[in-house]
Amino acid sequence: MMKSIKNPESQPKCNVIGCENCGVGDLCARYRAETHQTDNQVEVVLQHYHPVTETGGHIYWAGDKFEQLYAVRSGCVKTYTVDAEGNERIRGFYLPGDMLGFDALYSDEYTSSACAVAPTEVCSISYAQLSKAVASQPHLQQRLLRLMSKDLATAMALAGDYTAEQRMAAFLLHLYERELQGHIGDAGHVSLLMPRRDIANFLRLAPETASRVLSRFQKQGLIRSSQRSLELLNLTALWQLAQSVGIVSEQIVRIKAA
Amino acid sequence: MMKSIKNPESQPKCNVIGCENCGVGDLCARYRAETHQTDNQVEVVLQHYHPVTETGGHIYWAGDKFEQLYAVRSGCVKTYTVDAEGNERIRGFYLPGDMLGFDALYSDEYTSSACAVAPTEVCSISYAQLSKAVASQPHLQQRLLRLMSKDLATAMALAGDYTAEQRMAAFLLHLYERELQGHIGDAGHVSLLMPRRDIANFLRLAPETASRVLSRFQKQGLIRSSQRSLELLNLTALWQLAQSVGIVSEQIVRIKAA
DNA sequence: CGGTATATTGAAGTCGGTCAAACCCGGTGG
DNA sequence: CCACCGGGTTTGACCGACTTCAATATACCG
Repeated sequence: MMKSIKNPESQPKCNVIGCENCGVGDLCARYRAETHQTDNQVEVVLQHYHPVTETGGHIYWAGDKFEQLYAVRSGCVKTYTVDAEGNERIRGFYLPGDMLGFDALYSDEYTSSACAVAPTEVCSISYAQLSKAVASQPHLQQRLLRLMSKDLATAMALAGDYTAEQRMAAFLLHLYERELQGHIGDAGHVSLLMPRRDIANFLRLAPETASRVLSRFQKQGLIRSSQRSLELLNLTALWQLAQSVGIVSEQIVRIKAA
Repeated sequence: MMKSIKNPESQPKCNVIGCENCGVGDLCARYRAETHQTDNQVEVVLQHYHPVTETGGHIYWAGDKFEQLYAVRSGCVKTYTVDAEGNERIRGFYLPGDMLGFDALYSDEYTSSACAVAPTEVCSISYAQLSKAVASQPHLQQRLLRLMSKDLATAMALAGDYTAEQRMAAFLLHLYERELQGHIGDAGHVSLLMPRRDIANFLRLAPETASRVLSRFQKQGLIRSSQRSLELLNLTALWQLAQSVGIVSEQIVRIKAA
């Protein structure tokens, strides 16, 4: 089922993150070696290896035994569940620098499936090793909790009953914010690696509605969109829409200069 | 701010849980003493003491420093946040035997406020003590994670875009399931300690819609409702509605006999 | 080039929200 | 004991946002 390709060079890398910007770079064996960090303050647990997964390939499936957490290095991963009626529900999108797999912490098996929506590279962390590291480095636990809380916060935010416009604006700005943080993509520009259908599903909208909202934004001069890449022309207006959803900081409107 | 009354006897206790049914009974100093559990396998961290909070009184406020987790002993607590526009959003209801306060784990302060929707008793757990216990008893961590995951699961489930009927059915059955688990309330019967307005808010519905749905259920013979207490007449039909929301097990329809 | 999947646009329908009025029930005071 | 409040709740009528269905347009890929 898992479409893994051993040779990373055979796949395009549209948005590789540098290890120095990775959220768990300091846990990464290779990166620490490269930068000559030989202190033993934190046990080294991350496997800096990049199995490449092509679009539609799975990192893990719901129900798989939980053994690894993953850090995205390039591309984009979606996690999703399938309900009793067979409807897919997208739980989240993960960009370079993000970690995924936390949902499995509770139950020893993944509760959602993870699937690449674009050619994607991931690094892996053995949870067994990480657990040991946590035992000896209690502050790591707080860090893991904080990473988890990101997922929780976006899930909670999205659970609110906001209009299609509010949710879309929040989604775009949130994506923008994260792409900037990972130093991928330029100011005022967002790459939509996932298809519209997936965006819509994530935002609990019909694909048509998502499309309509984007058209409306464009007509109002808030964005200029062309397929998988769009420009944010009026950050202030977008932020005013997204504001009450509560996942984007006001800072985002001022990054124009950066 | 906190309306605490020192004398428990002055307040009604409509749905007290027995310590033997409490989710953290084995962490409770007094219960362990009563049952002569003198082994030191788990450090004793729960303060078996019952500050009583009357309807509308707060256990904690969003932004308060995180020092305690709480276990509900009787009554019912809601947690909620207030968004930028001043709208209240109810995050969850906690019944006897449930624990609350986990949202603060991430950030050292509570991210939501907790408020009694009925006369309520809570026991408290010092998080500092609990942390120590976790360090020496790693399996406790897994247990805490599992407790947290309950909140997560219901939040996630509710985030889906289900119809008003599906959500209400899931809510009623979920409540029913939890009341049975805590051995409070009878088979086929659910106590709604919270006002309709709060139920509606939690389910992301207008109060009017919530009311209409219940009326419809009654007209269809699924329930008989009178104020704060209602009977579930057709568990099968309710479950079929709730099914795809995914927070109630199919078992619930068979407990009729119990 | 065609052929397929994805995106967009339009028209009609539906669910839930909003506004307004009636109702019910516990509490108060005559 | 009963009249009178006042909140929460219920019910009805209307409206608007999103969905659904259908058609068209556009991109992608051999």
